Amino acid sequence: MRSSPSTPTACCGTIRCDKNHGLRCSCDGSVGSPGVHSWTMSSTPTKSSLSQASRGTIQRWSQTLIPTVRQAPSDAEMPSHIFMIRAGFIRQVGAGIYNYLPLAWRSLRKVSEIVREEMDAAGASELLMPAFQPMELYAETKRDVDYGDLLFTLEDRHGRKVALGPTHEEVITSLMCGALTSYKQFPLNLYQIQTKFRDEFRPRAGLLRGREFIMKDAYSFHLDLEGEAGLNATYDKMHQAYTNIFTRCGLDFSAVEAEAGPIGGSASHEFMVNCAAGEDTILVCPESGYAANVEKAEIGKRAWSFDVAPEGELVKHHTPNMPGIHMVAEHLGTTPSLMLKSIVLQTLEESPRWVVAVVRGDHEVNESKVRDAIGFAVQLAPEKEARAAGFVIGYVSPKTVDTIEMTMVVDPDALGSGSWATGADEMDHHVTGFNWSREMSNAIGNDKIKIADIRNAEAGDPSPRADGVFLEARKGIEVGHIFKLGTKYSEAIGLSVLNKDQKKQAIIMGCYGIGVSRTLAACIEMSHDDNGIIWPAAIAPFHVHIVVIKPKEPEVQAAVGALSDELAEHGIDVLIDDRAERPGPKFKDADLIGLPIRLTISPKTLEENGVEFKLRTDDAKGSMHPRDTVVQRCVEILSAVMDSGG
RNA sequence: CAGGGUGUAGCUCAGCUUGGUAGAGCGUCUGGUUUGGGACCAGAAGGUCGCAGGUUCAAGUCCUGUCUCCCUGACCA
Repeated sequence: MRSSPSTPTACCGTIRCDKNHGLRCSCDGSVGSPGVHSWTMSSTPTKSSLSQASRGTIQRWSQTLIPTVRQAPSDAEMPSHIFMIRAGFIRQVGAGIYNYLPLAWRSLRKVSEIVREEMDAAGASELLMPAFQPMELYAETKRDVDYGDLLFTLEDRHGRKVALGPTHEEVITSLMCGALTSYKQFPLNLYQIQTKFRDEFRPRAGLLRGREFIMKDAYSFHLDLEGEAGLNATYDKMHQAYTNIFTRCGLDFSAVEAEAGPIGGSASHEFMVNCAAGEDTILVCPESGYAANVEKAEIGKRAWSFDVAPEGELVKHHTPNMPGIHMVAEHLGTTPSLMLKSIVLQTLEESPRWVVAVVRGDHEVNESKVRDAIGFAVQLAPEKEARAAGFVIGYVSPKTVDTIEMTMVVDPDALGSGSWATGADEMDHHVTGFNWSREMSNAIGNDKIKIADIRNAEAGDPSPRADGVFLEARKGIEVGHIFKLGTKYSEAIGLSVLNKDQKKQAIIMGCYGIGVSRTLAACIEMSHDDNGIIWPAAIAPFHVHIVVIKPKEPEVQAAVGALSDELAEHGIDVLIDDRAERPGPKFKDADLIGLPIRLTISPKTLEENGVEFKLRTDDAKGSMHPRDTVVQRCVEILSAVMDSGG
């Protein structure tokens, strides 16, 4: 079993000390003496950490904090939020701020450990940077503006402005300015697992979007894109490491192509946990395996032509006070999919130029795709300026290309009909019967219109990677994101070294994030039933849940002690429910917490020399299993699911 | 940030319209009876009604302000 590489010493089942401190419980180590643990410095050291390295943890319910509740606070709506509170994993402190109680912390540590092992194996080194970051660092990269209110800021007693780190590109880049001195040091990949702070507009859904959350972030440094030491090689390694991490965590996930977002950079992938309740939409090609998020997804080749026969005259209609395309469509007796939407954009230049993007009424313009199509970054034009230039905002039609100096880009799907409804370039008026070849002959003849994929992809669009196959939509929760940053930060902060040719060269960077606490929540969203959580073994807080019926009976205590010891010897983490509760609540709580294996011991099972065995995934009530082989059974099952990444 | 909602016991909520002794269920504690899927009986503890002003003889209830938390949107690990 690959779990628990450094489990703390357990004596009587209570874990209170780290193995290296030489602390031992002064009780006799027998299991039948609950409540008499006292901790003292021992004159004889504990067994070496080596010999105990693979021993599992034994934890008694009565000696930890697992405040399960029957009714979750009305605040909680998402299953992960509800169950984490009901099962005693977390408690809320403020909006987007939570206590991680012992069960949650154990799971978080297990995720972190998997992350560490895979990152280390991929050649990265762990470090820890401060959460406090001087604001000046952000001024250099202008992210104080880009991040804006998302940045938690505070002022110290001297009036110095400080930010609580939402990520650490600035800090690590400036660190490297003083530490990276030679081209011989590349490549370098550094990571940390740390609490991050983002003043989210709207924190929600428990750990899914907190204002304070645990994140693994890694940053790599290179002189080249290609080659063994290049960014691309490390990026691929990280892609593989992430695949390993989420597989080992037992998650059902997809790696999808993504937009780089405000962090900047050239290429990026998101790792999404697949689940219907996810807030992100991804599009997948069932044939080729292509997957991308909505912002990024390409659309396959679509046939188009300006020459579609007109169906009637161009007619002007009075359409006052109709906000939204749906109302206009209704008034004109048509549907948004038979209308043209002309969005006025401008290039992000010192003296911006006009760009008009035309899509079908039911489609959404994608600014990144417009950028790719025309070669310049664009943004939605400020309404005032657009009006001043002659655009009748709300009633813009493609005909504006004849009267205003601009670049016009049209999506192929906006050409599929011979008769469109669109704006009349006149306040409070629309037209019907708009025909491209008839109305736009001047512009078409002068080659003033560009045709390109400029809209968000949707389910049902042709796949960009397989002919005749259509994209399907899936929902997911983003748990990881990797970026090729390029030189954005190194140039802004002035990170460079002399290369072999003694020339100053900016450093190429990559960055790689995993939402550790979000992963926990996403896992529960993905894997639960009406009764509670269903943990994958690898990140369950414990592997085995022992329900003790009549825990005061000496024979029962002895049997539980022996069984849990034996399980721990095999590296299995055990939670013993030794509360003086009736069986009902114990079984309910076991389902709620959702450990992979439940073992029940009672005077009855002892009589039969057995243990009741039940997997969390079993619907039945569990069945009797011979005592002498039950440990082996647990080992086999846990090994099997953890090796297969489940 | 915009729109909507909320705040009374650890949790879920009633009480507010029409001002007059602070309520219920669950949970907790004590004693007893129970003991394989959230038991039963008897008893007990627990709330400056988010906060600050105001109106009133009297405010959980009416008025003003303020804060909190939640939901819907754009952003993101």
